[in-house]
Amino acid sequence: MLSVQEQLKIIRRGAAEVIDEKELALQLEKSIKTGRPLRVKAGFDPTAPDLHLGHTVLLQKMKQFQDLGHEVIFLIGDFTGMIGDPTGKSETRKSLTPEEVKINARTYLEQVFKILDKSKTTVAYNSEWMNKFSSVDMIGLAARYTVARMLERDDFQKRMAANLPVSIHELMYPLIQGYDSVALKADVELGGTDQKFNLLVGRDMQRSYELAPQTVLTMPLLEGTDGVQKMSKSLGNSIGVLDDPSEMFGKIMSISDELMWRYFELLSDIREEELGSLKSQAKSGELNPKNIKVRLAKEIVARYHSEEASEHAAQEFDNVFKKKNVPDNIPEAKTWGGEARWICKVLTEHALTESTSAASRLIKQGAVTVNGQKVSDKDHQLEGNREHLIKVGKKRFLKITAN
RNA sequence: GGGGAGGUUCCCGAGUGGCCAAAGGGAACAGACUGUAAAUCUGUCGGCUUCGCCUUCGGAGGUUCGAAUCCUCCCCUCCCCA
Repeated sequence: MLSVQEQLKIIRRGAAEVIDEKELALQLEKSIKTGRPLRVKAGFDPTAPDLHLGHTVLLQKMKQFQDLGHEVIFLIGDFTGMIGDPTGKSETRKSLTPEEVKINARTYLEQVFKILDKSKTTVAYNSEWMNKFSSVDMIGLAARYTVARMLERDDFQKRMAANLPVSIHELMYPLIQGYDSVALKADVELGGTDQKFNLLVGRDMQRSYELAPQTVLTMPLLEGTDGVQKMSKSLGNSIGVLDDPSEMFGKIMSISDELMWRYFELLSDIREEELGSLKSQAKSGELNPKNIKVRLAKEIVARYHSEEASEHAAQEFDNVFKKKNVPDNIPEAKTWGGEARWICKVLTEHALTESTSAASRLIKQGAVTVNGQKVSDKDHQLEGNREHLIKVGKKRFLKITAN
């Protein structure tokens, strides 16, 4: 086992905040002395069935704890998921049904073990203890915190200031999350910076139940591809761990030059000195930012797929967007028969466009080509029983095969 | 329980009888440019074989030649008072 200082260095890396670092050092010291690993908890709402790079920031930190020999508890908030975490939301979340929660949790776990070591991970569900909670228990829990303290919370403040609704059940969320730490006797809890309030309630709850308060470690939130809001599937700015290599590569290439550095810091394994040198080379114009971004994209794609897949995605990207060629794998459809058909209808049927109206607009904008020829007439007819290679915009393709 | 404000197209948000498929911004998409699906500029942004027609402004009715706009009831949210 590594020394306290060595462990602290690893734990601190990339973290936004550690509350409290001195306590953590004492915990580590005790752990080394007794040989008992720390119980490290991180909770996840089973709301997003698809894991994205934003989640991996936290998961990688959990992996580091595992590698240090500590016990990592992956807590699935199947009970709290039915409430919906009010964190960072400007409106009440809609509650999930038990069935939805169950399906989401399963897909979640499958993906998590791409990062975490399955054999070293304890998986827990908070319904295990929460379903046994009686109404009396619940009231007892609620009695341990005050309305004023709960309303200090930024999200609630903002919503109330904006005259938006805050439901009473949302006030229960932090209490229950805090109680999870009591039930699990957590020594450390990890979460995003947006979780700080909830994590701190955990400390209060543990004290209230006469347990030693957990150490709280927060990780920065990764911005989505828009560079503004945090990565989230529902905002449509996420890069999924399960995205196929080309898509993942392309999405990373689409982030702004500025955001690229943030991704390097939070996602890449690059050494700090090297990152510094890349930055200065970009600034001096020695290196083209595009090529630096390619490097980032390659690294990340390789992590979730393979070196070969990553290399191939990079080539494909150049091929399609630089040389404007057709990618390798494009959707194919069979021709429909002999008669000629209206192109807008065909595009819509094959989901290249949302509607015939949209299709005819795109044609007007010069975005549609058939066999390399730009289509300029929105009433254009496609001949039947012939092969057509249709391109809409830069990235939508369809090959219609002849019989 | 009493009083007041509000619910508009993916989101925010104008619009208070026809000039409204509905301003403006954001997102998205397209074109140009480029170093990329960065940045920037320009354009598009309900549907329909489409110079016309159809469906939208919380829900259901009603008034009117004509309603997002007026009336009635209902649902939902917020604020103040109790």
